[in-house]
Amino acid sequence: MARAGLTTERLTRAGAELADEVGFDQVTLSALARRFDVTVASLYSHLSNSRDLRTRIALLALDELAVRAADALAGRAGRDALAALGGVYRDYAREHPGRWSAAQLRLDPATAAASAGGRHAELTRAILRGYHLSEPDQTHAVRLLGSVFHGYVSLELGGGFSHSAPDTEQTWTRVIDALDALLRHWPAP
Amino acid sequence: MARAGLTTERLTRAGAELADEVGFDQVTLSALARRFDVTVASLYSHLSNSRDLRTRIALLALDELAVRAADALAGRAGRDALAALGGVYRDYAREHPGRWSAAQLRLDPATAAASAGGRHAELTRAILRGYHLSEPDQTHAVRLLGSVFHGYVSLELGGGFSHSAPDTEQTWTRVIDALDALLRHWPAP
DNA sequence: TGCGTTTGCCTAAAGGTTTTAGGAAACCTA
DNA sequence: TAGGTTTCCTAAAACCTTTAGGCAAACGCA
Repeated sequence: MARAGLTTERLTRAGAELADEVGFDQVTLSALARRFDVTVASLYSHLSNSRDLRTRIALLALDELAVRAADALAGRAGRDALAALGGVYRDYAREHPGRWSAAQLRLDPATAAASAGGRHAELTRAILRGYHLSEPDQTHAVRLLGSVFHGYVSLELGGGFSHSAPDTEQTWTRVIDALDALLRHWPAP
Repeated sequence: MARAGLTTERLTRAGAELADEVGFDQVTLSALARRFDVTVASLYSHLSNSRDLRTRIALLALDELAVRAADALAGRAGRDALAALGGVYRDYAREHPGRWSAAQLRLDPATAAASAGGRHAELTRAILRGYHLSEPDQTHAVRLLGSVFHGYVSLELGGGFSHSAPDTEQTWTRVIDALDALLRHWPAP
């Protein structure tokens, strides 16, 4: 019987596609096996279990996001950089809703430490250099920006903003304006 | 055989407790049946399926949150109200992580419209009356606050802020300060 | 209080997902 | 090309979901 050419890599990528198509929590080893026309047991040579698959998809998503973010931030600063970074998250979530969900997966500390999560914080910190905040305010601001981007994208994608004017596009630019203003006039304790 | 006294209500509440104990995505009809010492099939007299259970837990959580929020906001305004509302989300998520996850469940539009979601937006809007924002800025601000609270709580709960000083308690008060300052000096377009 | 009806919970069964164990064919390397 | 390793398979057990059909307890009404 001919080999299917399975690989942890290929399985992870296919899992990510599957997530975007049917939703991250519908990603199943069975569905993945079907996609490769292979029995489920065969997957266990490349993945230790179904949690392993989900973790790998999450790490893939975090990495893709970090790459896009680094790309988008090149040569930008200030409000421009803010809009670029937020736009990366927003666009990615719309293009790849399943991967976006995957990126929210709770990782155990060791895995999280090895993930691209730190790069995200670093990129955010890079933006803040343009706003001349010193520690610990810079860390506070990193966390605030992370919260806003994460929260906004999740709520928008989940339909939390629908059914009401004005449209989210306007809100988005105004939110960026507001963050820019806030960082330029960061309040003293 | 004696009846177990099952009710959609009781099952939903038990499901919520289960979610807090083992995680929302580990909530299963089997586990619920076990908890009541009843066969799984018996649950189908009170719940149409497992998705139904999850939806009900989500609605319960949204409602509990809205009740707590309304309570906390009574008699407060400005920064005080901001801190109170955010605190409600934060405390709820820590006390009831499973319910908090449930509250993030994507609801179909009809269910979402009948949920307590609208009350949350209304409560946020009430806070903003103290900041004298006019439409459409008020809506933008409602969405921003929703994003920050949702994002902050999710990231903090997911460990996104751990492994780094300063502690999240400090960041939290500085984030509230920042939001207060931002709303008092909301930038013109 | 007795009787019919409704309801609550049951057994049974089918179908899907996860995981492990063990075997055979394909691939690589010396 | 012989040996060892890797890849994929069959088989089987365990668990979750859902539907169908049945019996007895609880309810409602005369």
